[in-house]
Amino acid sequence: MPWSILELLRNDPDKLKESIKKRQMDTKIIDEALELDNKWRRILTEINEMRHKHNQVSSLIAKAKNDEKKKLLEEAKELRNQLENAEKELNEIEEKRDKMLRNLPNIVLDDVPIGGEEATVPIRFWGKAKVYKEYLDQFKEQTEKYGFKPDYEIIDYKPVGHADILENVLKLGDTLKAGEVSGSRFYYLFDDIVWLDFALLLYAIDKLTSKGYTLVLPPYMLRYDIINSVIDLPTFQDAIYKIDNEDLYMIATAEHPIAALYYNEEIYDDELPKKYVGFSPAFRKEAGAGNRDLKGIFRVHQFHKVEQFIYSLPEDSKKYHEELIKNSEEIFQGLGLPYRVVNIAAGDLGACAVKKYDLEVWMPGQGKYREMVSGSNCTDWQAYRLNIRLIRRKGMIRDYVHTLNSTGIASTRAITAILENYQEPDGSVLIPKVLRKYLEPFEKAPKDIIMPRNKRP
RNA sequence: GCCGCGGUCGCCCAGCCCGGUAGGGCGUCGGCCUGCUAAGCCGAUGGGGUUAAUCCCCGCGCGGGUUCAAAUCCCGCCCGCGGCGCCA
Repeated sequence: MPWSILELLRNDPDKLKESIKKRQMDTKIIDEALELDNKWRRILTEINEMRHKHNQVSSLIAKAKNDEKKKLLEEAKELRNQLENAEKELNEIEEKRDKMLRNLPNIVLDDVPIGGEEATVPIRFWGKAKVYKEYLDQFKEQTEKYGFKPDYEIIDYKPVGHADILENVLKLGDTLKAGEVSGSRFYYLFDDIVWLDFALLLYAIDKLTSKGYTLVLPPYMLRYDIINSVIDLPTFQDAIYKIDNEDLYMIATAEHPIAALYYNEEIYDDELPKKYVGFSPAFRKEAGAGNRDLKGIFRVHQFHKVEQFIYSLPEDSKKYHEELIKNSEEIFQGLGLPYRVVNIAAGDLGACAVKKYDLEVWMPGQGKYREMVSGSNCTDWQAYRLNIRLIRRKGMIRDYVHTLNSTGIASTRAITAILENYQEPDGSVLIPKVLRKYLEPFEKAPKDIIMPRNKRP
């Protein structure tokens, strides 16, 4: 059964190298990988011959008698001794080889921009951005520079940043107390903001389930072998919390447990695609983030997330990657938040992805587009590691499925976007109309507007 | 957490006590046959290496051990079922 990366490594290593170069990684890992794989194959062949001999002798022993038996026993023992050493070597190389294979990043699709973070390009814009007059230049830097002319309106007051409005104007969040009891990047949220959190999640769940996605509430912790199969090492180190004294790790998104839903299983081609919308909390260490976004709830250790996930036929994964980002866009269009979609540059791609779209919402308080959604096509990278096979009925051909994911809503981030985009000059915050349906049933939930502390009864 | 039973090819099960090439049924795929029905017959249906054909190795929840040889015996772990305890 072919894993695309191994196949490329053996048949067209130069192509694999090109891909590695695009990721701004050293191509010598390919040479090393190739050498290791060749060595493994060579030794395996030798050992198989020795095993064969040993098996032959061994099977004769059962029928042999007396002297003949004694002789064969000696012979078998001798072969066994030789094998022991050879197998030791094989095991070492095999372990190295498997580790090496698992560390290889996915290839990069041709339409991914080449370069580092700066090479990431917007591919489309939507909505009318509210641009504070002094941010006009930087708005143009993020739009017209790339040849786009999205709609905008100039506002002449400076919107309060999401952190300030949450904590000081609305007074509906407390990151100081949370910092005291849990540490930085934790938060308490109260009343209207909590309702908003739930409404956003329900809205995304409603939208995606009506498109036929299966709703799933997955486990929030996974074993090491599983979570390690779904993410790359840097992600693991930067994001994942471990439960002490247990082989359990907190998920950073529902993508992880949903990808594991078919761990070690076979899926027939006529069952695909399988589409899921998962809800879960997301736990993230943010170890690599340094001091970035320390204020407020933009970058936190814990938030709620609705996630889209698709298992698809290999030939369909590109199509479904587009579908996923379109779904995310529909969600943000419904919320009336102006955004752009960017095609992430190769140097910034995670090892699992062949291509990644981010959806970034314009933040009037910061004068920047900020990431709200991230959607990756992982092709067979996760499926190979999780051993999720595809069986094509015609001819009973075996292959690996492709997996794809994209954010639906990440609660805290969407809240920051609403706080800045729906802010009125008096500090109140309007609620996107599309959420009303999910607030209506609750007596105490806000319906149209969240009032600042000093105007609340 | 404790006691008992169990985990074998996509699914169900045999083999385990008594160590010697992993078998049946169902499903699926392909072929054959038949003027007849969800029929019958034959074959294929885990992973890997290798060749001109082929052949070989590995695989019985996971990891060790004993042995020339382990699904089978021994040890540890994981999961499931039943019972007891505890508890939202």
